Amino acid sequence: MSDENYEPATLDAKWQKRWADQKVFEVGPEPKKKKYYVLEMFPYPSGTIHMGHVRNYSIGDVIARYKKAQGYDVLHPMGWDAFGLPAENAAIKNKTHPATWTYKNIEYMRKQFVQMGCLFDWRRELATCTPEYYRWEQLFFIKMLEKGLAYRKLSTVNWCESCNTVLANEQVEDGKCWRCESETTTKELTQWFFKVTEYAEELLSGLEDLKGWPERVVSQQRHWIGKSFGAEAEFVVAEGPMAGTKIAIFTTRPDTIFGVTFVSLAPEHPLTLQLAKAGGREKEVEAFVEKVRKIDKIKRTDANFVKEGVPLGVKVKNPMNGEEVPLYTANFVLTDYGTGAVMAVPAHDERDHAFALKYQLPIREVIVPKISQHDHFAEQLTGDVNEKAFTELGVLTNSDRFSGVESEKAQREIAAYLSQKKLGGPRTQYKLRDWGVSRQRYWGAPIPIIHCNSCGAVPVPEKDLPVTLPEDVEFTGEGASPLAKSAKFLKAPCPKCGKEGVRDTDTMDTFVESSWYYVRFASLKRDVPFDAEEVSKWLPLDQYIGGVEHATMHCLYFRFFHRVLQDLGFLPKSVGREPAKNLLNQGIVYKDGAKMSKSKGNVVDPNSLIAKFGADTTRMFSLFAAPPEKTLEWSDQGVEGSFRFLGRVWRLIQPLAAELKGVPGYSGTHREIVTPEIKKLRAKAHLTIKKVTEDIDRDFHFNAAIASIMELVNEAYGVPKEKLHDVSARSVLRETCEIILRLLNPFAPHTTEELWERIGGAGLLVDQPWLSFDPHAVEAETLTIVVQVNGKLRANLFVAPGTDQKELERLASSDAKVQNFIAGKTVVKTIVVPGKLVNFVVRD
RNA sequence: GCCGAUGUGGUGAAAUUGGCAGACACGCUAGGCUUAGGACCUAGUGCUGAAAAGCGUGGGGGUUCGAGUCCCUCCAUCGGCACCA
Repeated sequence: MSDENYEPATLDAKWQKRWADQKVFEVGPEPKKKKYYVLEMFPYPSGTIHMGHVRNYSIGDVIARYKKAQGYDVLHPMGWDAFGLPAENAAIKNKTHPATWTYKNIEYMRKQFVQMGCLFDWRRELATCTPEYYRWEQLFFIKMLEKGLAYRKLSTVNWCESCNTVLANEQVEDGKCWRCESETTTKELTQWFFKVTEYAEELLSGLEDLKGWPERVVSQQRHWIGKSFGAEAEFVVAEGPMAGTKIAIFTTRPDTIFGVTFVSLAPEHPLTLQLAKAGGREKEVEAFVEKVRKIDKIKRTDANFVKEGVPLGVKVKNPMNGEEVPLYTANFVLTDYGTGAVMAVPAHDERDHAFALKYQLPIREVIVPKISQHDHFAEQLTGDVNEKAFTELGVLTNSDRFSGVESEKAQREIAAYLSQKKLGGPRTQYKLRDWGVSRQRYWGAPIPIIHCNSCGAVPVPEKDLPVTLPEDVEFTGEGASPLAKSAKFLKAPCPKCGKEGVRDTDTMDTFVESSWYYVRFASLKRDVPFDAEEVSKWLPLDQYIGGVEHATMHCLYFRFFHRVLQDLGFLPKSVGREPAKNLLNQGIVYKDGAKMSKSKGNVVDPNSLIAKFGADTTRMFSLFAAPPEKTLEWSDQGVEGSFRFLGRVWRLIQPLAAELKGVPGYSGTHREIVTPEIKKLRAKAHLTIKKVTEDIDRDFHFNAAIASIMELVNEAYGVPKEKLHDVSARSVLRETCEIILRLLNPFAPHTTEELWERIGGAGLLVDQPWLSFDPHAVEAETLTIVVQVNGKLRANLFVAPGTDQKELERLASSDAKVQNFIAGKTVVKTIVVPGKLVNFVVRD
């Protein structure tokens, strides 16, 4: 009879339908009980789900089901990060519209998530590519503009001359265009930026509160923000037509300022060309700047990039000693960091050292190692700065009245001096840069701006939102953004003066959409960005789950956006400054020692797994093979193992189902059970409740939790059939089966629902509360005491709980095995850990 | 180079606070059941050793009655960032 066999395919369909019909995971606008908001980072609708998705959403679904059982109102929504480059590439390739491709993928992937048994509140589903979503983003943009949090400036992009188009970093392969394979170059464009730097300090200090975030993510963000202390100093042009021009430099080592032998400007620095003209070196410098510009961004930031530069023919004055040093432009100086100009101290900086050697510039030692009197290796510490830069802190020398002062002190004093002389002063510097959000693409949220010849960049009025994407567009991959080719889209009257203007043809970075979707999910009202009441009930996220690759970019941007939304008044203050209390970064899925990826050809298709083994096996394997945060090594045999286990559960409970149907769970006291095997089974069952609950509560150690359920199942298999005849034995068996099913349900929901129904369980198992354990059942009747001699295990004692120390010592020392090791020796010390261990320390 | 993480059987991994290392599973071995089985059930399985016993958590050192766990040091692997002045 097929009804008796374990057939996952039929079960999957049956229960998925029941859950959907009963709207198991729909929660109202307000939680009635304590709330729990769990969210997996929403997927990009790339076509089909992969094993990384399976892992990510299995983890989330288990947490959602577990917390629901624990009595929370659980918000567990799902949506689609639907804008992005792949859709546009697919459109170019297949001559279709990105929307067609995207919506088709969403349809398919939604079905796949359902087939995995993942439960979401589908009423809250959203796709970021719909106007009803991105209209609010356009509103945020306008408000940010008003607050000065969005602004325009020149920025460099990758450019393909032959396609006449902008390229994303990922469209540049080895310095060549992905489509036509011609060499790429760079181009300066005016682009929109979000002022993340305004929040640098807060984003940094906020990290302190993220106790529930992995340490490595916190540390990566700290480095990304990159706060450093130093000084700004003004070097003034000494002579020529531009004499008196101030050049501000930033340095983290003001203590080395007396060692400056030249100053370098970034090639893109606004003064570079002007000063070169003044110095009569226009031609050389122009050629150099042009050369640097030709090299694409990726290559230029390569570590092995050769350090080069040219003199501008101008001298600048050191603010500390008035010394005149030559001014250079150098390719390793970055325009985006600090002031775009650096003072060069070859003796104490490796890059400057290399540069000085190449162009035969002087090297002047101004820092010597701090030598303590007891340091016999002092001579070895003092290297020759002509050979190698000495980059550590030390004591100043050749530094006028600062000679002999220690570096740290000198840094403060020199900065203070600069500040007093109004030639600079102490500065705090961040590596964090403002977020460039303009993308020269079609498939994104249009930037709601109209450019007018007389009024400039004018925001689209709120009542005219959304600015929707035009449909009459062809996708060729060449030329300007498709938005610029749509006449209907492009032309619009200026909202200020009414004259004909031109719309901004850029769209926003897709990271903008993913910076606020978690807020949108929390609001069922859709005619406002979000309903303050609803949102304040659900936020912040109790648990956020996603790949570690988002540790900096996404996880920083959404922390930024959360604050911005609050400061713009869209989000109530009551939800707190941080969007997510806890973050879980799940590990990558590996196969054959490499990350699963299409290009490596080592992918496993979840579809075929679900078809062959069912959703539960697929979920179980991805949760059992490794703890969530670790790399998951794929193993076909491991999948078989999970399937075998579920079959074992089936074969344990299914044959008993009819018999157990009318039987109540055990209700007597634990002590009353007379059959030792049955007593042991019940003890194990309750111990398992304890263990599984603790394992899940402790960083979601699902693998350990599943292992203990396996132990319980093994224990149940071991009970001899003939012991099950009396009434209380059957009640314990019933109770045990219920425990197995309830504990296993979050991991293998379909199989357990079916068995629950078959043993006559009431309602849906997913709606049943989590179990608490009977403390009497968990209490051990005999304790195992470890007996050690000199820390080595020699015997086990089995004693009643509460046996006193003296008695333990007596029993332990009289044990025959222990006697072998202590007889004829002196017991120096005896350590007794009550309930655990006795250790004899002996000497010959 | 910097930052972070991880090193435990043939394999994936367990081990809340320092207290029986290797739970659970895969694989392997043997047996049972079976016409057959890559199904299922049972038992065994860290290494050396006939045994007694000894050795075992990347290497070395330390603290401790006792260390996978704490401290120092070195090595390896992985991930992220990388001309940041």
